Amino acid sequence: MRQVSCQRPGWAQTEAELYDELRGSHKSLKNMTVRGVSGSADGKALAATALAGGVRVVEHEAGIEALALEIDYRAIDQGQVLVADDQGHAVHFHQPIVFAHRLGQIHYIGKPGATGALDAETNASGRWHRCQEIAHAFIGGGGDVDGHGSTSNLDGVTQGCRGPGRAYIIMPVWPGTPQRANASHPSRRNAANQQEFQAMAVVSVKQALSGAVEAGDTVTVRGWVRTRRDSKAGLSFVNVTDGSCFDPIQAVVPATLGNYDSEVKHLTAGASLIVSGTLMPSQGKGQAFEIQASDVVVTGLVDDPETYPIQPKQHSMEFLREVAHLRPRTNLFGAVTRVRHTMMTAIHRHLTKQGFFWINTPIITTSDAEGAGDMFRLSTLDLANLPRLPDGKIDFRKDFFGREAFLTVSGQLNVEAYCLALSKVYTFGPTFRAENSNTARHLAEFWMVEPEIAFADLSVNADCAEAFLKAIFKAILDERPDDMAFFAQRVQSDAITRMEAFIAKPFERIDYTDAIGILKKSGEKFEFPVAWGIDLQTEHERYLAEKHIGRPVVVMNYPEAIKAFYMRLNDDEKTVAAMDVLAPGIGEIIGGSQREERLDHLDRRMVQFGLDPSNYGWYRDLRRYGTVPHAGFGLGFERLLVYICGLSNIRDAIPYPRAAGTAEF
RNA sequence: GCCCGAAUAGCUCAGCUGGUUAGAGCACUUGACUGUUAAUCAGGGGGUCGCAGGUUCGAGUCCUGCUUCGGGCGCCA
Repeated sequence: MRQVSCQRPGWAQTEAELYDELRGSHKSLKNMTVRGVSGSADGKALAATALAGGVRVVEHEAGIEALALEIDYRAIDQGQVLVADDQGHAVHFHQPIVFAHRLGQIHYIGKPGATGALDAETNASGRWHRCQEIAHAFIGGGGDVDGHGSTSNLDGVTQGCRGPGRAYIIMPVWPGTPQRANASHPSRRNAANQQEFQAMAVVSVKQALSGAVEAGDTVTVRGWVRTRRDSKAGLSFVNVTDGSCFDPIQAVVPATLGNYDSEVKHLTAGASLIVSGTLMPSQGKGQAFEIQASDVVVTGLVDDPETYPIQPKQHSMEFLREVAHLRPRTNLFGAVTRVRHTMMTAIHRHLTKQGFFWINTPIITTSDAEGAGDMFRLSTLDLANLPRLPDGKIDFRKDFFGREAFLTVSGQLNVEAYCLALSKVYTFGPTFRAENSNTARHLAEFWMVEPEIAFADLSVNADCAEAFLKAIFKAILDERPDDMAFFAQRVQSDAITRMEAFIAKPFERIDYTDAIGILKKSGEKFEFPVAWGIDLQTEHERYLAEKHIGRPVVVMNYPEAIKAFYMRLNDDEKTVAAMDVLAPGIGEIIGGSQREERLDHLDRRMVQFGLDPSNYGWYRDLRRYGTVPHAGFGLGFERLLVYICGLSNIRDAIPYPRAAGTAEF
């Protein structure tokens, strides 16, 4: 029996078509782990044939009228699974039921639009519950079978399964279905008699190394080769990584394996494989556990090992940027990626705990002056044939939105509206700037977090920013010690200690006016002269945070002329309630302000900055209807990630960097 | 956008004031050796010196233009 995903909907294929499809898919099938439970003599035969057909069945159970297969979720075409016998005869299951298993949860993925019928049919026969039991039995207890999930789960679950993940297909086997009729096929019976199946749990490298799996257990790990070392003692050592943690796991592959000379000896950096064997305490130094391999399935060799870009050595960051699709396979980018994820989740977790709601402000905006730089225009107009107004200007009424549209440069104005309803909110998403900035600190597409708090002044805002940064650092230190140790060892030696120092003490707070005084008295020679009214340059910020104070500092109350229109004018009428958090080694990491909640002041500042208040109707409404003091700040996500990881270029902090002149991949 | 620098093997680099057949380490491959740790040792293959033009008896090397990349500054997060 072979199993394939069917790209075409429906089941009305001729046997010839199906056979072609099966043969066409054979390559990928060979690379697939299938974990099956087959019931009855017939089902057992099916499972055995599956093995013969190149699809590995690693578990089966007798006496169950159902067949369960585990395949890589990517092979599933949303619940449409074809099973065929070794003659290419289609085995039709009325409806396969697909479970996705992740983090101990089993979710039901139905076939879109057909779940109702499925439930009714399977329930009526009682087999549905049997399927659930099987799922429990071989996925391992503790799982929660949601048997009545709706198709609305589908997207969420499949999305959640991108990355290491498993999907289970539980298929009721009805009496009289073709595969029963074919089950007496001689080849099947033979295969069934010849094969012994052993239970093997697919685990991540992280699970295998962390003690989540007991020594002596039989496990399967799947991943990519880092290095291979051969020993004439009759073994090869293959370091395998699957990205789940920093360390690779060492597989000890004995030369006695059938494919040792033909495949194992040809494994090079980057090759993909599935290793099954016994998890054992390592006899060698350098790792606590290793896998004594009893089976190695090579799923993909490296086409031309000599030109495979990722070698077990240090590469330049510039070179790795040119192979952005392969750089996540390096130690460094694996670590950056995991830290990035942890940082993302830590932000959501911290703010959620503080009572904030995540507001998904729009990416497309029609306000043409959000006050934060050049914007990317978004249009569906034919550039070669633009509609014109009588005066020759472009007629944007003919454009998609009926007016000019852009990609957002900030979610702040939009999130303020939700702040003045839900009190504590934040926006966190991609942000776009079309500035021609050619530096290591700028991206055209980056992520920004912008919390906004109602009934808050600048002081509360600063408190919030401080707690926010500390929570992120703490989460990284707690949750990514392996990756941080690597950064400290290979990238920046104080990567860990400076974060610990950051957390240890309260931030200093000074007024802008005092900061100017400090800079003037410093005796330092600055490239940009210091005077009240100037915006602080990077050199000034670094002096304050690194030399004068030696820890993070919040500079508050800047001259009104150099800050944005929405910032609240202080009583002195010379300064606004703006703040910048400056940190040693980074400079400005957070910028924020108390917002101008008084309509007359806001209007005045808009005019002062050359903005037409009539273009900000909805924003002004917020000051007309139940205005309150509120404040917020923004954090450039990648900039903080650069700092945490000790990177020198922001293009290495995002998977596929977009910057002026750069948008490959 | 402004200023500066770089481009030599799959990768990281050396190649002096122009001069025979352009080198090394890693990677790959072959062999030796080994419960190895980016293993070690020995042999081998691998290059239109970014592209186009120019100066010269002769250009990887000097000049001009272009392309790409990097560093600094500005704008900013």
